[in-house]
Amino acid sequence: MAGVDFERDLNPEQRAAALAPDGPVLVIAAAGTGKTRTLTYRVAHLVERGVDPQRILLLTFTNRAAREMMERAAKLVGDRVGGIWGGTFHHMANRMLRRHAGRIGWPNDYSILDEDDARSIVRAVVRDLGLKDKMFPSPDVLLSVLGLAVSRDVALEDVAHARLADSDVNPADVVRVMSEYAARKRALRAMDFDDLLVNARRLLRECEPVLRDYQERFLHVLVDEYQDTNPIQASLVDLLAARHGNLLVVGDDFQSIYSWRGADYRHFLSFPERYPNAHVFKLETNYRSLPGILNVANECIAGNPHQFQKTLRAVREAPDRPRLVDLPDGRRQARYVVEEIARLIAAGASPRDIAVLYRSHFHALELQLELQQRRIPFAITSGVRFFEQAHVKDVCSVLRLANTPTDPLAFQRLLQLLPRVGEKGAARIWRELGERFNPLSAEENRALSRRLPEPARERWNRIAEALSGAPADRPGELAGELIGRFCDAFYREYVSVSFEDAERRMEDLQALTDFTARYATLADMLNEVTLLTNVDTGEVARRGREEGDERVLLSTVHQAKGLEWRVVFVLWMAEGLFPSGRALEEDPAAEEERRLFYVAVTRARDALYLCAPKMRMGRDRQIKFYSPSRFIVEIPKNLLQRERIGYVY
DNA sequence: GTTTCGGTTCTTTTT
DNA sequence: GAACCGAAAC
Repeated sequence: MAGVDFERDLNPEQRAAALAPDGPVLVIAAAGTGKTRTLTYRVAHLVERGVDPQRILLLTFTNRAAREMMERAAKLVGDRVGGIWGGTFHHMANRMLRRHAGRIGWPNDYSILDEDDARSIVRAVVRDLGLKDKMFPSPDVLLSVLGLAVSRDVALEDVAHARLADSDVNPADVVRVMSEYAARKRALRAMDFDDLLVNARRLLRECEPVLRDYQERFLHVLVDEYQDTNPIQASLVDLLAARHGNLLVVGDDFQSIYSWRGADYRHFLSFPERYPNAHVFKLETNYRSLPGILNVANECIAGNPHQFQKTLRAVREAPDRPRLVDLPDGRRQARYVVEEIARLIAAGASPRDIAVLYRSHFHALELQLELQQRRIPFAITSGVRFFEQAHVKDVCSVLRLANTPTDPLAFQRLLQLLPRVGEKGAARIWRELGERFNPLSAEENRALSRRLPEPARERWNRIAEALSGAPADRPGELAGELIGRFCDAFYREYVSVSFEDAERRMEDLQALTDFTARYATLADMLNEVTLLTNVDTGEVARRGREEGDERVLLSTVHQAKGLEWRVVFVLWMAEGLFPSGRALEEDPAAEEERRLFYVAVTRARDALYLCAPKMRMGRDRQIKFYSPSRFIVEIPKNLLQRERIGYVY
């Protein structure tokens, strides 16, 4: 091995952090200062020093971030890094629980509920407990109350009380719903996202030998985006690092944007108090953005007190200032952005160098239409995750059932695709079959067929026949085969009569088939599918792959975290939209929204456009007027280049 | 009693 | 565009 050249590849700030001595380390890394690079070199340094990669734990915000870091580290020190445990907190928790769930009284083959599943279960609980009422909180609200209680580590009653104070909802009813929800999850052998974290922590707390094992194993624990960890995640980290004490956390309190999910950047701020012997490093030299952009970033975040003071120092030079674009409405905004993108592309820019960011998914609707019309290729990190789309879940339920014949949710979902079979019927048949069903068994298929209503029977027989021919002896091909057979026998037809955009959905299923080929077995794939984000699955979700990577990206600011582009547009810089009106109710000073804006601004390398339309057609075709976002009003005028578009009538 | 269908309502951020 | 509700259809 040639050895890694830390002198050449890192600046002094980065080098100090990457080569930090053992023990607790806090790296305060402002946006664009080479945080990922530093973390990657830290990993390389550890491996080069002889640390067995299997004894390194690397926790990141998306699975893709972990993979990228490991790939880059592999270039430096070779393939050994493949042994590192890397991924999200949920990913790690899942990995531990698949092994040891038995220790806390759970089966190892539990399934993972996505948000949609969780919502339906809660809805059913509310109905069955007779609490259904216009004035009773919706499943969404109930789940967010529960989620906040769990992730902030406080009693459900207290959160329910605080959150529902101005309604006459009895917090005790909320507690009843939630304990019934927990009971049903148990019966379904299913955990939701929070359960993964909670149960992993329970495992470590209650199971001394397991805890000791992992503590011994993880010689080094590295955590990225530490400012967005919630109390459970922080305590998991503390537990795992307690034995060796080699805990390195990296983050930026300015970029903390997940408090609504229980994250608390004060964990980050208080790290030196909790680990008094911690070494603290600051990265402030920004390599990413032109100074005009950084001025705007520094200026906007100055509105937030109580944070580690950092000022981004630019190394790049250029006279250009970010543009503030005044527009009359959303249509003109869409047209302006598309024209500007077309101009950039004509001038030689690649579409993949361009991103359009916004606060909420629906802010991008008009732009999507306009891009389509102008035939500019774009990808969108839509609100619905790839693996949460109805058609993908339908097909995955076949795979799940083939893998785990005791999976009640998969069975009931699959059955409800058949005519004249609904919620009740599916549940009844599941009970009658003894709460298990293997779609690959001819005998069990006959038993099922007998219980189906007439119109469903014929279709099921076709499905059963197709599935039974799948090559059970070649696990690598099984998933792809099952998908193909299921589509041919039934699902293609179902999609074409059920969905308007049938063609697009079938393309997704092709992408799903390709995706399964990455995994050695069905079980391996199903194991992590629910935990993959859209950022993780970017390659899967990409539709009509003929244009390859040459696409403009449309994304929420949240999903753009950690990424960067040459040119960034930010849409709807209007009071009530960005900052969002809902967020302002909770936090009138808009501190978190301001950090979100800071994240948006610092994604841009060369050019930044802030678009501020004046009005919007709301519901019921009423025109609503908006004043410009406080975030742009606060910026000194001379830092922006102002443009007015579309006022010449 | 269940399932299906059609009309109406409302859009924050995500593992 | 999907989630919810009430009414019609099985």
